[in-house]
Amino acid sequence: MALDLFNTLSGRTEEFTPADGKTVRFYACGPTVYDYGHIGNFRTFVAVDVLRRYLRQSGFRLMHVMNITDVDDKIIRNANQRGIPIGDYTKKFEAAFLEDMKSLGIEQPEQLSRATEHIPEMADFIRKLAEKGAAYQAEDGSWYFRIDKFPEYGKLSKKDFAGMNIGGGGRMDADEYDKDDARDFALWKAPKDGEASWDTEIGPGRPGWHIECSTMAMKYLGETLDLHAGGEDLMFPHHENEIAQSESLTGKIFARHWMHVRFLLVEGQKMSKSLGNFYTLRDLVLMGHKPSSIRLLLTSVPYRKQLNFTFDGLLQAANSIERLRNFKLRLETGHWEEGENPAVVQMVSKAVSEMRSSLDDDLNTAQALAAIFDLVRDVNTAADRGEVKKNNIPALLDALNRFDEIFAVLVDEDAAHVKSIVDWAKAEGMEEKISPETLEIAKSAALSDAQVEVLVKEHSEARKAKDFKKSDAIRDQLLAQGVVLENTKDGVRWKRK
RNA sequence: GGCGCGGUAGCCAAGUGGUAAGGCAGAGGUCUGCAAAACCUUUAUUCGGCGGUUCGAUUCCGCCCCGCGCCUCCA
Repeated sequence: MALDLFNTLSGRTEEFTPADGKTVRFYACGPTVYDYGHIGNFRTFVAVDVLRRYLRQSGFRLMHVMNITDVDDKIIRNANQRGIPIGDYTKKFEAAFLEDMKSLGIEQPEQLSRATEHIPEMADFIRKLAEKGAAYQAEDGSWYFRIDKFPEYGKLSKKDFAGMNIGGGGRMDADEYDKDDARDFALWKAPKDGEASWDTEIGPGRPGWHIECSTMAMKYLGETLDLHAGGEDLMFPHHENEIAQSESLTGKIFARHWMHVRFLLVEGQKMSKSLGNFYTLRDLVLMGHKPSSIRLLLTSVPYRKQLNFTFDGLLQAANSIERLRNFKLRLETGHWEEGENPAVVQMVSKAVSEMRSSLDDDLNTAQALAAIFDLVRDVNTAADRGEVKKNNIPALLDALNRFDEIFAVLVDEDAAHVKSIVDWAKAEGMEEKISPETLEIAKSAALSDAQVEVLVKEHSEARKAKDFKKSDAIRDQLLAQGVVLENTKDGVRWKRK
């Protein structure tokens, strides 16, 4: 079995393997750190996270590079408004972004690379392009890429530019009036008053948008990447331009495989500030939603399908996670008879192989999820009949672990993450935005697992001694701190609210 | 206008030329010192509409209706 992935470049689903058979060298377009990340951003990053997690589970090593775009028009504008250097401005949002990634269980790539830390490399890249005749400098000092020199332009987004007069309608940027061809794009922007600028071998100024990705991707991954990923909007012009400049420079294929994640809808409509359905991760957490619910909702629809992100869906995801976590708790805390039931062994291997074959099919996360829920139901039924035995448990937990290596929602770290967002909101003077539900979730962050375990043990002992007054008191005390204690026929167990 | 995607039960959704996964909600039941919870069962004669191909279509083709995306440095 192998991973079949849709490749935007070929327009087909193809078996994906790294060129060297061992290490997947890939690049994913990261955030422009001018504001807090919104759920649309995170759909893409979660999708890439699922890919990287699955590749690793499939035995590959990973070399994953993600850029942090820390210089662009919006950043310059916003930093200027505040009268601070762009570095001071972006630092805050970069940190917030990385924290949000952690909340959502998105692993950090092996290499994060900031645009502003690769200025000389970019200048060098542009100089070499100029030497090959693929770049030229305009009168104001800006550099442009000469599309004319790259006949394959449009091969990724399947656009045919022959005879087209792009920008002929008069929509050309005012400050790009001296391009030779309307399709040519900026590699380097000449300095302007009040804008960050660097002195380089090709003159002063700042990088255009596309050059950073080509430069940094090649620096860390070599001239040909195994895969390049990003949101669907980046296909054109961003990725098309990356291909043009990179392949013009090296004469080699820039990326063998391209993956694009589809945009999501919010309550059935495109997310936009004007529609009032624009949400950052932090907005949702402050409204009382757990990061794990958000992650599950984001992964529950395959990455190439439009995902309708709704509040009802968020509730549904939260309940689904409850079911999965309860199942795991049942396995961990239940009393099981000695022995091993081959029927259960069978269920486990079926679930794991179905999960994997679903993911092999262009990362069909919806189907993979179904395989796990089938296991949950079948094993619960068997357990109710006393047909799950002690020696079945390790394999069951291992299967759940395999599942969670990809989906990352079973280990409950919501309280701590929500707590830190609550703290952030307070520090930003946004107390009134914190919902009571959010505070409820954050509460239990004050108690460590070990602290809870001690109280749970006391409760159980009191209960065994039929000292219900004491046991109930402990249960109430825990509840007040955001921990739910339950006595079931399989034993006592607890979880965070 | 060009290119592309989708319309499946109350909601979210997978899928296939051979008769509809999974989740949530709802309904019924089991268990329980109390509390809470958990678990099980059940829920589409039907896959936007109309034609066509076929022994057979939700799945293929045509037309229509509806929603959405890209073509503007928005993931």
